[in-house]
Amino acid sequence: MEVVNQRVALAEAELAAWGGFLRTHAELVRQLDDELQRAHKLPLSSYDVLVQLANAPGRRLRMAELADAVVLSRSGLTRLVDRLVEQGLVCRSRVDCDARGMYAVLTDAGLARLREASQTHIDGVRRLFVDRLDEEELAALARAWERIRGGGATPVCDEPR
Amino acid sequence: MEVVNQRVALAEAELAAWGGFLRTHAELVRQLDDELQRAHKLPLSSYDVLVQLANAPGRRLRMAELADAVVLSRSGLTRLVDRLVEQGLVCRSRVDCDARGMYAVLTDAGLARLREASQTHIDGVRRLFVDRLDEEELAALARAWERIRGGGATPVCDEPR
DNA sequence: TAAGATTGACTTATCAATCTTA
DNA sequence: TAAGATTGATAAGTCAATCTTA
Repeated sequence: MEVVNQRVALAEAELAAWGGFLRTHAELVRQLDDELQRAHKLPLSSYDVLVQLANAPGRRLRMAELADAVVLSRSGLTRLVDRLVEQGLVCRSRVDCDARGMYAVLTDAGLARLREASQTHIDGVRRLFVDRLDEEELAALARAWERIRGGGATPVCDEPR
Repeated sequence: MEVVNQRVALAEAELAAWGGFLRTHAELVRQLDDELQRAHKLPLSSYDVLVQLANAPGRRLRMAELADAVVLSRSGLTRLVDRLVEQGLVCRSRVDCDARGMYAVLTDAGLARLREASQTHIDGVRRLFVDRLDEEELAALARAWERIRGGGATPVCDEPR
């Protein structure tokens, strides 16, 4: 294979890694979201928020932190939290030291709901992902994510506006 | 580590593999979509459709096949193709042998647009993904996807012919 | 009756603008 | 003036129902 070619197309091995990543993600997430919705009427995006809050000190997180944690825009998170508040799974609380800030706080009902749903979700993750890989492969994936995300976040600023 | 624990929570190594998978995907896709939109006003979802068509025989695919290829619902694909038709990048064509069926066909303009955009996109995939991993790691990922999704499925290609 | 594709109603996420406090 | 969060307008995807042909 000519080096020249490499400038344009991805090599086959690269494509297998990248394309498989995209497809696998799309299919797994679709399946897991489906299972969660059917069994608990809880979308994966909501589940994700509940998990983040459950793992945070005081069961609470600032809106901006939470948005980063679940990889959602600020406004997207505001809307998602609105819905969770309506359902009684989360409540909002002012930040003492900064009157501009808001916490999203997991309620007892939210924690209970999370506990119900987590069995379904974790079973799904096991069945579709974890159990199909051996220890070595799991470690290899973790290392890959570390290299991709850990090694210097590369902000982009070289595009024409 | 107690076996009992395994029934509920994921082990740390499992969580690193799974959680990293989700976060990495979300961040990369967001970044790549952004680059494509800024540089070419082309969402990643549209790009993906154009790629699938470019790699298909006769530059065309049945609606249902295309929906599967890009992991979108049937109706979602109908809408996406509507938009691409409006932009002149794709056109629809009846299936000869079955009057119910429709092809989505890549137009010359669509192919040209794809070629423009592919440089940006492939550079991005290299910079954010491929170049951060070595050959071994890429192969490990490909193997993992293979084990997770099993044998048969449409390969994702990345390059217009 | 079923298969292939589309449409209607609705949900969810985003950007840009706005409001409030630092 | 900027930072944190929310809101208005809008884009994009989903399910369920529908239309057309097999």
